[in-house]
Amino acid sequence: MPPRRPVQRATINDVARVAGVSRGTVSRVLNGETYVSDAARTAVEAAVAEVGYVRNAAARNLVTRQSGAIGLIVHEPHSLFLEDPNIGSILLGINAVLSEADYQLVSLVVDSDRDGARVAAYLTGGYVDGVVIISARENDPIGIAVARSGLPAAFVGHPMDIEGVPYVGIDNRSAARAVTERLMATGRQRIGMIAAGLDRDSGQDRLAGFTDALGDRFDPRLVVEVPLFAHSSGIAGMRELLTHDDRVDGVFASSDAIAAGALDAMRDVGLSAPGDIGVVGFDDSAWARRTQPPLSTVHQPADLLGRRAAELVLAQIEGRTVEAEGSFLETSIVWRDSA
Amino acid sequence: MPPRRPVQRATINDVARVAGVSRGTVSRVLNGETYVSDAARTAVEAAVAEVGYVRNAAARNLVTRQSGAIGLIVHEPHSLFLEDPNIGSILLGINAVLSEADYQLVSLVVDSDRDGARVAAYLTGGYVDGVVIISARENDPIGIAVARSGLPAAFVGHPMDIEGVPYVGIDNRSAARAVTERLMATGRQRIGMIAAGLDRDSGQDRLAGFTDALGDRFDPRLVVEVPLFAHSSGIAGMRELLTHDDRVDGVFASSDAIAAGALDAMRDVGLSAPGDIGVVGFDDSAWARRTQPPLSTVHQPADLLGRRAAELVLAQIEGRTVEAEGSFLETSIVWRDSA
DNA sequence: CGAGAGTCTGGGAACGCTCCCAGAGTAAGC
DNA sequence: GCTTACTCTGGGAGCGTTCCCAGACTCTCG
Repeated sequence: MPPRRPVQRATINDVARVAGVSRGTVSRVLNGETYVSDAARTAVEAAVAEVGYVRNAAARNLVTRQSGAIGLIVHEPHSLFLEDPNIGSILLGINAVLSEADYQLVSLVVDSDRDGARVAAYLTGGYVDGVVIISARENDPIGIAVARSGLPAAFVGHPMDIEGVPYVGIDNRSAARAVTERLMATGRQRIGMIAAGLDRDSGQDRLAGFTDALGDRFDPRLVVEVPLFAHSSGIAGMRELLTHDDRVDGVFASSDAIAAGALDAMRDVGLSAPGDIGVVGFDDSAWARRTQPPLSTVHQPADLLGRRAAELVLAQIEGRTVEAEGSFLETSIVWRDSA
Repeated sequence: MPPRRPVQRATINDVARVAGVSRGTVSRVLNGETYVSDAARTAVEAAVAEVGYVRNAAARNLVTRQSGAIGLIVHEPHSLFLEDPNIGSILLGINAVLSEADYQLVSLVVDSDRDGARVAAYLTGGYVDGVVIISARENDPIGIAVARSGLPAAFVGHPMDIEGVPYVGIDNRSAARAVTERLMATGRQRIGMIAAGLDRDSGQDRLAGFTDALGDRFDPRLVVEVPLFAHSSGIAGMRELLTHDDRVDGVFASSDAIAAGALDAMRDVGLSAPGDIGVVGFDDSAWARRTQPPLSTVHQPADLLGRRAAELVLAQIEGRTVEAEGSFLETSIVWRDSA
């Protein structure tokens, strides 16, 4: 079949000619300004419909210096993007707020350095009026580029090496401490952790909270570091933990997916939760309700995280002062059956 | 903290002044044209670095009538977007091809009618040079708007009511028939189906393939229709199926998530697969490997679907003729333990 | 009736870029 | 030497909008 090519579009001048008014009047109607007679308005609206006029975004953006779009940077390796349950909820939260304010959300997935340069150019090139960045890690070149650009921005989570950009997050450290303490309260003696994402704040803080809770009972040999917040990492992590110490009776996993993997690895060697080992996760994602037994975990308001981040960006665009640089939303522990 | 506002950006004229050349020469350097002296090129590059110049996208798009971006329409209700394992893979496939060709992918999530109008305006407003649409259903206003616009486009899947736009898909009908036949070959006598997505081609075709395979053994009472390709739908669907006929010994689910839900519903009433009931799914998603027992299912090349769709769009932009309107990629059956 | 305020319109200028033409300079070939 | 071809540069025109100013018209009120 022949290639599809966009048809020649009508311009504001075409509309003006058909409506029998001037370019200025058409523009006023299009932008809903006052001081337009009913007759002119009606004529313009009819002409717009007749010629199938759609405003040219580039021309408009050029003069208004706005694009009406907000970017969302998702900077994750493939597998994580597919597995992370929070990303979808955050995205929907952002979308809800922006939709309300008549902004368009454009998500930019970065999964290689090559993409990084392209995305940075996209951001500073005026395609977007602001940006939300999720899951930035240390030394993230895009995060740094955005921070420098002065572009209205907000982080979900708090990259430790970037200042001057507002963020929303959860208090990972307190939440991790609380969930570990409840694990201790159930009488567990040898509690291990399968820790992921140590290249970013969330991962580090969860480990720190775990360490806090155990105090002098903390044994670094019972912390297994895994690369991803993923099911496969959970399987590998649990196996490794059991080889280090087969008397482990409690495990805090950095995410529900990891916890689910840990549960599967346990089943393979004839162990079960909560009888042999108490297992807790983090996220309260869809995983948590589907494991056998269902996971005790930390609930985080992912949707709200997205909403708040979007609001922070809009506030900046509108020139409003943002109260504080960072804020943390409440988490809660969901106690199910796995511990 | 005070709002972040983009700093006043340098223009091509600033660069020209600093480099001591004309606007035209700067433009030539920026666009990598020939006929530029080494001296001029060096001076311009130095000036670009000095003033921190970034090309203004709007101005460029206005004159070139191109944006260098391709849109991806994801038109799904919330829950589906989060659960559908294929969307992520398709997205990554598209991104890989576009990244190679130096195009930027912008994903537009549509989850309400309000969004629909905004997205349609975005698409025809010149923000994107082409668009990939996944999961369009019947009477999808965005699909129709795109088809009309003449914008280079491609569908993943084949909306039945839209013509003239190329698409890539899989042969859902044949795959469904094949997987049902193998279910029959294992000796199952009363085979039911939990069918989702009957408002789109994929869902309809899977049901048709199921019907094909059973021939005159087809019993409409053993088909349960559920709203979503989701785990929760699987639970509800299986319960309903068992109330219709408790001697069912085989089930074809429209997706792995549904199959996983069905398995969970079976366990609740003391039934297991493959002993009591053979269960097969569709997608070969991450679900399939994590259920107990692992799912027999249809593997579909989601990543490749994305790549092909992206290639179709690029071909149109470059004015190349697209061989055929539609093409179908190969699927394969993965035989695991659930049937 | 005239002044002033309010309503409505047309069109010039500008946004920042690319395209393209005209022209200057240089090298090669007869 | 002159022609021809090639290399390189400057700057005018134009992309499709919005912004804004000047002016025409209408109404109200003293």
